[in-house]
Amino acid sequence: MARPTKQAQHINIREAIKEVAWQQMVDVGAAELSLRAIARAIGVSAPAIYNHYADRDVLVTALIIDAYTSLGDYQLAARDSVPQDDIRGRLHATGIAYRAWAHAMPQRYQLIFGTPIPGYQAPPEVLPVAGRSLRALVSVIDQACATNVLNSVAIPTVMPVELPMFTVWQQHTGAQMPEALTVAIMIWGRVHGLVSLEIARAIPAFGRTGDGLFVYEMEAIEKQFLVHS
Amino acid sequence: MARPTKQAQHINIREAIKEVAWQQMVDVGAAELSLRAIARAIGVSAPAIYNHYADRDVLVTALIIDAYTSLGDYQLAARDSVPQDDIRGRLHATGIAYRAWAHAMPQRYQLIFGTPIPGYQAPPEVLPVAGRSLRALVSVIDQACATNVLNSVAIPTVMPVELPMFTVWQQHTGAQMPEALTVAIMIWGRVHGLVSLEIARAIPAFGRTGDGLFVYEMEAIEKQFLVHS
DNA sequence: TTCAATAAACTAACAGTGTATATTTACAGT
DNA sequence: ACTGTAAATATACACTGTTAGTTTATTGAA
Repeated sequence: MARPTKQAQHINIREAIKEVAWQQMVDVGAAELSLRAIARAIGVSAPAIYNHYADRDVLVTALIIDAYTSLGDYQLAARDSVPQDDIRGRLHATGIAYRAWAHAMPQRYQLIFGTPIPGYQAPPEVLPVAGRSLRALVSVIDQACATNVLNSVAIPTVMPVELPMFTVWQQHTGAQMPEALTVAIMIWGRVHGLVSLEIARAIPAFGRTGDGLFVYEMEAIEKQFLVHS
Repeated sequence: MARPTKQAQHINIREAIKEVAWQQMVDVGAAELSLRAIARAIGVSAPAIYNHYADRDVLVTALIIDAYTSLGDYQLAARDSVPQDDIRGRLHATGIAYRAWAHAMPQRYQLIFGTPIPGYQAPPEVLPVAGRSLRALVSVIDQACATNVLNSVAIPTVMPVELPMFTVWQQHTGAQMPEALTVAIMIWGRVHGLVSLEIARAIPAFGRTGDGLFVYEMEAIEKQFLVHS
């Protein structure tokens, strides 16, 4: 038999493939992702995957897009759990959410920010959703800028050659002011640096609950970029 | 013939293997490193590699150790190019050197801080040399601490459970004061965060020469952690 | 000078990977 | 009822890391 009856098939195989892929990442790590193993787990031949994803990279891209979306949602929810006029609180919550998300699903984090897939190069279609994952942070900084509580003195401007890329980023992140995006990138770098070292288990845990260093960093960020009344 | 005459062999095959491996990383990226391709480039059968490295991971470990050593040397040299009493200058030079090294040899950087090798887990033997790569930064912070110009107010302490690991790190980095290591880790996180995003081409270049954001960050670091006279 | 031991190469093979090709078949629409 | 399409199939290819068994050049000792 070349094709089983419909009832034996998954309702939505595309989703099933991604689910199994995430499960595999949890089990054996993002680097060991294997099309054949996914097919085996679903109970289908390996080339059957190609009916739903053109090749491995397309599948990986779909996973990355999901991960970025999840990260973005997580941060937006965290931001909105704090009153709109509490800019400092919103900034803090967004940073904490970034770290919490990474610790809750390190495979997704590694998939986005590590380079676990040999030969994989992210295609341009992830750009919008990658930008969206910065929206929460950018919006807070933008609001700080608009209400005149942003300290971005002497912040550098983007290189002329990079201006097209920067403009695209501004659109996808929804940044009103260019310097808001620049500050967001700086904050992102700091948050990401610490979190990536934590995820890689390169640094020990600090404080009573393990997030001491990160909280210290968030407070330093707030002190540096928000004018304190 | 099962074994060629001695003159046809490399003088030091272990080194030749590593050289070819680095070349491959430059050519096709760290993720696509292949034992067979290395053997092919040297003009030798694939299993012959196993006479010199027990398996792929051992070779990768050797490469990582070399990379860490190179990174450590680079930063120590940068530190020593500035007079010993100029702590701020030494800190700045060390940070700039970290970034310069990463940009000069992104493959080495990716090998250490990315996770480009499927299934590879760094063995404990890289710990000393990884610690050594922090020595330059740690020594400057230590000196700042000793001369009472370090601002580490309210810096958190390591979790009790992590204290053994922290102590080992203190030894390998040569940290005199525990808080010096903690501050060094924080600074490392910030420098690493920005640099890793740059290397991944996740953020655009700023300023006239492309290092605007990084220089801005270094100055912020200096302002935060060094008491300004 | 002869001889055995060792180290380092070899070939062949195994299990795994992503992917291409050509084939078969269940289902939907006319 | 027939046909076109979509989705599965088996088979095959070129890779990968790794193991096993074999062969030989070189070295040190008798």
